[in-house]
Amino acid sequence: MSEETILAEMETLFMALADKTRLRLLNLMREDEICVCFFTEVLGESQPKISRHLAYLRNAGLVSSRREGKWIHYSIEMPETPSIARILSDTLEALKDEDYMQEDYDKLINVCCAVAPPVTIARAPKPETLLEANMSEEPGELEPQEIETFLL
Amino acid sequence: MSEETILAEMETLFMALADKTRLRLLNLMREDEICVCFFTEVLGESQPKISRHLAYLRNAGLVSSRREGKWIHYSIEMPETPSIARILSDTLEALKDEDYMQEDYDKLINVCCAVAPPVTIARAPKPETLLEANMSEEPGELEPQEIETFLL
DNA sequence: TATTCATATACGCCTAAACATATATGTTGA
DNA sequence: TCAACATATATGTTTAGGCGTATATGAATA
Repeated sequence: MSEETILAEMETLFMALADKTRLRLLNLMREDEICVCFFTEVLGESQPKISRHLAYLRNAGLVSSRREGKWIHYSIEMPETPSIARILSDTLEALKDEDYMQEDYDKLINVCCAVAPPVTIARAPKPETLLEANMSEEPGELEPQEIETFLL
Repeated sequence: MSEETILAEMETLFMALADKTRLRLLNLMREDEICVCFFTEVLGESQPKISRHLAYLRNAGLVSSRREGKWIHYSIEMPETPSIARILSDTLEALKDEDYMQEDYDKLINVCCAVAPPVTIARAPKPETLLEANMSEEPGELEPQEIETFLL
């Protein structure tokens, strides 16, 4: 696994980080594992696109996935090499400080904790840390077409 | 200049870092500005290849160049955005700790401070900090065909 | 001014990877 | 067992970017 040189490891890391969509995905995973359906909902991108980028991150060893019934959760896998891990941590920190990334994260919280979430994620397993931290937040907007979803 | 979002800035940074040759170039520049001919000599890569990668780094805003007669020096340009600068600094630190990168750097010192340097860099302006720090090092090997060069 | 030297750029080729669209896989529930 | 659902993968197209080779540029020197 760690048979490769740090140079090659860094190249792999940076290739994985060199894409806006993947940076946004990592930003959403920064605190907890996240179910795929949340990614598509929050980023507003097509499901295959999200899935491909997640596969890329997995191949690069930056995330791992866990199946839970129909759903698959992705979470960040910290590199074992300390200097590499440091770069990734700093990257996540940098993302955290960016407005645009905070918007994504807020949307995740909103969608996740909404009383009447969008159909796509109505029954999806929600990230625990987010729920615990944001139970008191104002609920997501309750659109008419979502009510029937809510009733299920 | 800084009109772009940090997300775009990070993507640019990571694309620039996602190449072994460019990482090696940055590693050589970590302490001081370096003349192009040293890069080709130390890395053992073709001149156009080195030049193209340096141009890539320049376009990405990671390095700047300074002309001195026939020679052109490149040096690292630290990003103004602190979080981005941090990532770059950590990357340079990580490279510093890697054996393979130290070999490169040692070769730079050797070539730079050799009594009879290779023809290609015989009259090239040398990085001052390296000279000052390594004047007492053992000189580079003195190959027969290099002697005439030395005499010029 | 012509030549040499250091460096940059142009060109053609090839591969990685991005995208949208379509389809396959694996799980659940009827 | 079949349908619906969540996710992954295949396919075809397009583009960025890597490489080697050839050539252009710009400064120094003869």
